[in-house]
Amino acid sequence: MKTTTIAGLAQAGGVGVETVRYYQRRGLLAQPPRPEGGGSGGGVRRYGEADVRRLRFIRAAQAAGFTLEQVAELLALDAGDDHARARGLALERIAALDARIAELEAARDALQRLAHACGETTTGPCPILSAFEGA
Amino acid sequence: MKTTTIAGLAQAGGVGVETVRYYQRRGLLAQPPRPEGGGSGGGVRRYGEADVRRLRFIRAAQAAGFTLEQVAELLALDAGDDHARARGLALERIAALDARIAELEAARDALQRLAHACGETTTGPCPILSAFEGA
DNA sequence: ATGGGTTCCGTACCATGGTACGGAGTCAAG
DNA sequence: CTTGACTCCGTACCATGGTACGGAACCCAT
Repeated sequence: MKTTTIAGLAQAGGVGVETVRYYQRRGLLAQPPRPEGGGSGGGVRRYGEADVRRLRFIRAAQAAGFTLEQVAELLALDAGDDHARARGLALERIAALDARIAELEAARDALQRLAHACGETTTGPCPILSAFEGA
Repeated sequence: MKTTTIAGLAQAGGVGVETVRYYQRRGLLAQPPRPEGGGSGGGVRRYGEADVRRLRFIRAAQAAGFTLEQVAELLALDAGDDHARARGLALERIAALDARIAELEAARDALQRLAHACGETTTGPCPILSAFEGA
């Protein structure tokens, strides 16, 4: 079982070390125990595959528009078996996602019109403001 | 020419009064002059159709993912005639939008899988974490 | 002309999601 | 066995996009 230090974990998750530490503070990632060294302080924490998967999940869920607080709930749910709650959160987010996707597509179209109008009319100002009329 | 006060403008734009004032501070919306009353202070500022259109544009551009700083640039561009710059910003944003839309659609599919899995397996925990595998 | 709801304005505060700093401890290589 | 990179930890700071507060001035209706 290959383990890494915090830098390896961060890299595997595509985030910075400080971000990993931030997630730990938020309770999204666990802090593995520091190996007992007997002396003052203790050793360096090590992370495994499970931590990497969890970190990647956090990023994916975030990309799906969940806040970190919601991600925390999802992770808690993953350990339990409250299917109804999990399903509810998922369906809720799907609806929000569908709305957001539609919004972004409308914006995309408006921008396409703007880019087109800019290319056509070579004199005077582009009516940028009007590109979003009715959007 | 019907004009309104700040509350009417805010309502027309679907935002709060404080938000309008915030946009003014950011330079996105102009502050019409206060009518000279001769006394100390002056009267109440009035807003017209143009202000409403501008405010709506700000919201639309924001929905398209532009930051307020970028919105400010767009508005400045609208007054000038730097078509290349305007077109550039639009195309840039379209690309970002396309990427984001794809991302949201992937997330949507992952959530759909999650919701489905939760509905099927009635015993034990849902593998929420795995719903985003490979996403 | 007086009261209640707005407006005006500066300034302060908030949530979210990080990012930076600094000193002490630890670890691996030379 | 020292040197340099990395870790640990608390605490402070940052950007974005607002939201709230509070006193003075203002406007409209009664």
